[in-house]
Amino acid sequence: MVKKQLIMEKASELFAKQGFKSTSVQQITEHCGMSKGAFYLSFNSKDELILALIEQYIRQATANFDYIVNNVNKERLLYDFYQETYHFFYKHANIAKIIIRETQYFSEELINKIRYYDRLNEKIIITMIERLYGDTVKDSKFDLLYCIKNFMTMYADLILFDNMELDIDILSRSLAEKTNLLANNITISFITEKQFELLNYKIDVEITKEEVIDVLEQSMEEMEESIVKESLMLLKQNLHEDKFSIAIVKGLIENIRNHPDCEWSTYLLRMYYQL
Amino acid sequence: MVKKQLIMEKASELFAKQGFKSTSVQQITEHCGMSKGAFYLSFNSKDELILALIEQYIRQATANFDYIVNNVNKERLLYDFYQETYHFFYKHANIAKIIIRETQYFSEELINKIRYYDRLNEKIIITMIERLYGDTVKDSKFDLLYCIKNFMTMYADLILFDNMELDIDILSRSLAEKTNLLANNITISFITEKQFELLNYKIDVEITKEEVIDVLEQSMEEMEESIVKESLMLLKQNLHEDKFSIAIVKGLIENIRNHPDCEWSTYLLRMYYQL
DNA sequence: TATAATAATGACTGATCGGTCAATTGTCAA
DNA sequence: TTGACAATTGACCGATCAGTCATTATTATA
Repeated sequence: MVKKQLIMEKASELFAKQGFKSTSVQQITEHCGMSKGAFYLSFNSKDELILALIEQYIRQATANFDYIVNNVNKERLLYDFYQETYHFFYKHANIAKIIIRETQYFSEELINKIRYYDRLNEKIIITMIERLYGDTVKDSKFDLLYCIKNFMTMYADLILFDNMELDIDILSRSLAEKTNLLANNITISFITEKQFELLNYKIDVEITKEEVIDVLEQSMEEMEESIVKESLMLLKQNLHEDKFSIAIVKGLIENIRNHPDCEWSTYLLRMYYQL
Repeated sequence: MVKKQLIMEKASELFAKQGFKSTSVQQITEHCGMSKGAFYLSFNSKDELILALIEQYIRQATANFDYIVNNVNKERLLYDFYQETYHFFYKHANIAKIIIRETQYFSEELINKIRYYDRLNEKIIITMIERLYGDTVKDSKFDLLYCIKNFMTMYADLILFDNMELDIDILSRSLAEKTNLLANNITISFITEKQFELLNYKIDVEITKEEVIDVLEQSMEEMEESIVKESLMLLKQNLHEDKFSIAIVKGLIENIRNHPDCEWSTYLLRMYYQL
């Protein structure tokens, strides 16, 4: 629905400027040129709107990072990873601002969602670390995870709140160098695996069949008939019946991979089938 | 005034738990066991309260860091610096939470105040970097600054929002190692001095005589007669007339240095007289 | 004890908010 | 052109909030 997208765009602008709590539904609808009532035809509440905004953002980021970590060759990997990070900040500055500064006012449900996605992201970063450095970072793996997560947000303030134009090429190269320096030389580890897993921080996230089916159905909604839609339907069918070979499944996933509404479906399917 | 401190304490608890916007003045006064009207005898508005809370926090942090950077020997410096950082988080977790997550809802005035203090802090960190590494980090100085600032908040979430008990000794040692590693090996610098100063980020902060006098007067308020109070009065007098030698001034500053209400005065005086 | 001065109270105001719903407008098939 | 249906509106509701101020309680003073 176009209406929904319009609201999400205008709302993210206002939220970023004034904060979630300080932006009224009235204001949002005024900026959209519609009445207040119309808002509640697209969303059941203000909370549902912020949830949709944030979920869209995090899902896309996660899917992008996962693709890079699993497909870019080792020499370019760190560079591409940081480049994607900061490009994403520029592209989605408004929503990034909200997530960074407003978690206080989110519902319990939304906070748990964010936590869930954060763990998926940590899993992806750990995969990257293992691909790049293997066993040599066995002890410092989780220290590195925290460093990388911090490098990712290190200059975010400059982009988001100072509107600085950063040279993302040099930035990515310098962060890649820093990461390599630390990975190859750390001797004192702070976060051990035990500690990491101990405190509710388990990195293993189960992806259930029902969850995947749910997201596939969401992707199919409002999509015109096409190869992509048919692939989605077949993939959904296979989750129910499991009749296709893994090669067919993989091919079907390739079909949907580049469709803008299928990023999250692609990611979940790849996780589910462990491709 | 005791009342004011009580309000600040209870309010910081509630703000940290529910957020600034979601905590009503009514709630605060209920937690203090007083009426709503009584609140407005201590503060003119809710904004004045948050300003007082944050200013107290940042001033104390800045004064502490400044002392460490200028007085601890080079071998222990980084370790002590990070230790102080994380001890401070534990001690003032409530206010730290507010500052990290709520800047959206602060007034323009308060945001500018925070920016001002942030620059003082950057100045202190740069001083530390120069003391530790001298000319060898000429080009990467500002990159290091950002790294250190990030190391300082790297594990803050674990303390503030996950209530984890961290081993600050190992933590400080591991962060000191990381800092040294980067300082001694960085070849690609991202933030140049030019760039740093270009964008309204001038690190030089003027401290005016009037500002110092103001803060001295604040420190004197509600202080019983004592050597400390007399020293404060003499220091204030000297700012007006400038009749004491620098040795006397330094001695007077030593007198007030350890009084809990004089941390900020001490810092400003030391900056003003360049001691 | 009487009186003045000060401290503390909480009902009240006006404004804003998220969300609802009866009324209005727009659409389109017959 | 009509009438049935769907989309859209905005006045309205109950709730909450920051801040005020006439009133009351407490303390100091004479």
